[in-house]
Amino acid sequence: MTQSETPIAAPAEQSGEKKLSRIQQRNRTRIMEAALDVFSAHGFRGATLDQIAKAAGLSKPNLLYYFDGKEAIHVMLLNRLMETWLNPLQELDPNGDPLEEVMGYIHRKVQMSREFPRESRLFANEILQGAPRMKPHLESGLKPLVDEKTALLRQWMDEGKLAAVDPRHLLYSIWATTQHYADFEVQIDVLSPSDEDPFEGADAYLDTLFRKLLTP
Amino acid sequence: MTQSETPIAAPAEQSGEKKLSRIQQRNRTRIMEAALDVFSAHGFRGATLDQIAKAAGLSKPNLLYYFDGKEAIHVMLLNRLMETWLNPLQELDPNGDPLEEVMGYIHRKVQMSREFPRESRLFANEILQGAPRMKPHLESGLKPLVDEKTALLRQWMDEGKLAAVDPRHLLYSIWATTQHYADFEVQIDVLSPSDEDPFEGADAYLDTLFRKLLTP
DNA sequence: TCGTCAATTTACCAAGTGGTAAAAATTCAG
DNA sequence: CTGAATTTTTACCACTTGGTAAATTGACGA
Repeated sequence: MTQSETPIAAPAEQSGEKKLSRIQQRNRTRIMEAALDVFSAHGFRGATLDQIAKAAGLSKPNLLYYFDGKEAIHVMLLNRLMETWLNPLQELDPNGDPLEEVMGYIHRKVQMSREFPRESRLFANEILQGAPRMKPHLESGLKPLVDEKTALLRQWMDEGKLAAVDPRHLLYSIWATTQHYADFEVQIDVLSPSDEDPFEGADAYLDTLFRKLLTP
Repeated sequence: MTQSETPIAAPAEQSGEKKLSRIQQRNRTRIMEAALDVFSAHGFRGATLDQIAKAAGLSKPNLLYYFDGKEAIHVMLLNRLMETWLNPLQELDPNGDPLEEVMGYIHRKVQMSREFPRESRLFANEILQGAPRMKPHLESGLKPLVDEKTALLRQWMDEGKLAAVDPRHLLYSIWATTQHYADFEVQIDVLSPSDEDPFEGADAYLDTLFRKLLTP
């Protein structure tokens, strides 16, 4: 039986998910890990199945036994990423203290850049090259959430709880400044004094920056 | 005579530069234009010589008559980019009004994102993927300039002309926020209301953001 | 107008790449 | 222990891609 005929194909987030054997679970995880490494470092076209297979400790045909192809691996990574990525924004609580909610969001984003730089770069690579495989996701996943949260921000501003600025550009600047530390890490490392952790400084600096902006 | 033996190879920025024939001038320019298009959209490995040749209106062998190879074209683009890119920061004038100098720098950067999005993305692609062909340039070109300008910023802060913040992170946040509009253009376009120009809003928003931060 | 050098085309490769078929090895329920 | 199903390997292949050799055409000054 060839893999193009097996019904195993569709994995995670399906209804039946527990059906994966121990060995399948292990190898799929390994592959996703390896693929994240390679894709985030070289982009989609820059990455090769051989690199991914090697990093996962499998042969290329074996790798293709688990996934339907290069594209399928990439798409699955992006799907998984989307959730992780939207999470911090979703947690913006309408009932919390406005300023502290936004500041909390910022700190969470800094932390994500520090803990998941590969994910950040995977995302950046995809967007930078026109989001050929992610545009639909942006429309259906990100857009509604951003619309919802910008409305919330605008409300807070109308109530005088936050200084009035364009909420969309506020979000853009939060994303830009926080993700910059992961996406442009090489540059940061060249420019930053080697005796200090850029993320420490980033957290403090961004706190000042956005607090000054948003304090009514 | 094959092109691997012709002495024509080494182009621009050499001592003898006027020696290029009209036809050479024209084709080299076309190639650089085409290469900028393709490299900025797909990254180094994602770009193909065929794409570049087609975009330049030349055959692939003909293209390789003008440049020594894919890498050579990319390197030349990066070299040319470096100057353009450092320019705005260099113009930060020690004798000008501190706050207005920094704000001017920010506006120049926004304008560059708007006018040269391809250059911004070319740079972002290179850095994102570990700057394999640009690390030396960062060390030798960007680093000294940044050291010089951060010293200037620190001096202004010590004199009470600017609010005291970490000057390095200040630069990072300026780069991040301004280049974001070019590098993440696809995302911005998905999220922004179609009836307004993101760059207009960006310019106004970033003015507020950094003015609030830096006003003593 | 002719000869020479510059520019371009045609016809190729060798290596790398995504992917497949089928045999071999391994796992595991009964 | 055994046979069926799963997993892995071996041996490929078609296509793309960066690059080259050599012949052909075009430009242009003497």
